[in-house]
Amino acid sequence: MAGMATRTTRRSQRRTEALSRERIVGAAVELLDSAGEGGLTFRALAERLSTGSGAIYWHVANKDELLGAATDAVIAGALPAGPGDPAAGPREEIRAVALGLFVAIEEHPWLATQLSAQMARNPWGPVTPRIFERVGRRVRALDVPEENWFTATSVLVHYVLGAAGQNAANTAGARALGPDADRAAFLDSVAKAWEDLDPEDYPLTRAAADQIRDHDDREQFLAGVDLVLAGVMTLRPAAPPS
Amino acid sequence: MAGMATRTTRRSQRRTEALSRERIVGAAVELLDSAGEGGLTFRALAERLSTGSGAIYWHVANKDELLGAATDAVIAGALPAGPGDPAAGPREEIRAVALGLFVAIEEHPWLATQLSAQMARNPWGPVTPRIFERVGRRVRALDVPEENWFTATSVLVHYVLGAAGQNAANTAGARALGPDADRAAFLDSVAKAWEDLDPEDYPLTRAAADQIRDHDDREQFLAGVDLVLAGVMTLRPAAPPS
DNA sequence: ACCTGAACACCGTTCAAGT
DNA sequence: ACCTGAACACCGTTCAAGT
Repeated sequence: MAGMATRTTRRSQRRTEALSRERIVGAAVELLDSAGEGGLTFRALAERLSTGSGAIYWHVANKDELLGAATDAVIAGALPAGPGDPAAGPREEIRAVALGLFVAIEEHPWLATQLSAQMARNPWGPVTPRIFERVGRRVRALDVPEENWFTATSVLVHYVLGAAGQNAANTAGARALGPDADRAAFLDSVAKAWEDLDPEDYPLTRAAADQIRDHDDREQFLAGVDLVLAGVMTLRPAAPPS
Repeated sequence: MAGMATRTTRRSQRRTEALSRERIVGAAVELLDSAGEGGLTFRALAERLSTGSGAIYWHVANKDELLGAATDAVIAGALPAGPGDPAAGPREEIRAVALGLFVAIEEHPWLATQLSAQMARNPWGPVTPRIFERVGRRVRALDVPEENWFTATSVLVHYVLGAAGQNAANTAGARALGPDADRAAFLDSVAKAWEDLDPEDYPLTRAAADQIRDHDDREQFLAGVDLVLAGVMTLRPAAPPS
């Protein structure tokens, strides 16, 4: 019965430290990062916090609320408050915010699903306004007519979340291929599958297979952001000075 | 053995009819439509097909594959093959494809999550090429330089899926508010929550609350598509003739 | 007030056994 | 070849009982 342990993976911060919503959310983020969406379990969480699974319910209503709190905690850290860099123009600021979300999702792949879920079924929660405000303010600075703010911001946010999620999935897919496989190997396997499609039905996808093989992910991502920004600029009332 | 039945809610097509992958996928779609993502269960599916839950595994590897097959079946129906309407220009065709996806997701809200999941973690499956090809071909017809096809198509698809998912979630949210509540009531509750935000931190979100209240969903959606298209047009090599 | 941990009502998946 | 249905190893959530 004597635990022969002292494991190096300290799994209980300190069993005397009181449980709190904050500690629970922190442990949930760690679990999501290390074990993925399927790894977050009340039992695993309780073990990591060296408590009973029922105890968590004293601080958190249910798993949905826990996921929402974890999502908001990470986003709040990734999109800090404040007016950003005043030297950069709004376009550069938008690119920076977009890239910030891209990187956050790369570091926490579970964010992609959760952010979409939060914005979709819980738009009154803290996550949606946080992202909307951050992006929308910069869109306004672009001199877009007021009735177009919402459309422009929606397009930007949906694209950013979708593309960043795609990128994170590519990383995850590469890891799943094997520990030695890298991102290029994964994209290559996708390209091969596309090249095997029926030439009759999928000429364009076959032609695009090559492009997917060697592309820089961030560059591609930012090219998409620039495309949206180019569309946004066409909404401005008058021709801008050069 | 004489069934006294002939139930009006025919829940077993005919118990003598052999099980098949096609029947299973069809029943899965019905279950997803009527009971949502949480309603698709091997036990519920087995009951509906009047068979044992284990039998399903003879035709389908696991739940992921079943969800993928259900998603592909619906998308194949919503985006029929063929070159579309040759009379319309590529911009009109892109709007039509986008609206087709929008409507399909409105009718099958579980599609929003599943499409993103399929494109992200299963890009070699049938769903991704189907959508990509349909949209990409029209983008090419816009005379976009070849190296921009992928970016332009990605932006369009990510926006369409994100916005359509948001729309479907609004419909679902309204239903959840109560059987008598409509979409306007739901959006109003979101707007109210946004108006209660801290004016210091969320000036723009508060200002946008009003816009969310009375907006036509399809019109808003198509405005976003047009914004992306405007951005895509800027990629064309030369100034087009009027 | 906060925590424990057994118990409940579910899951997806497997597999010996049937036909 | 195809189907049955009990069994296994999980889940999220509840709740009497403890401190």
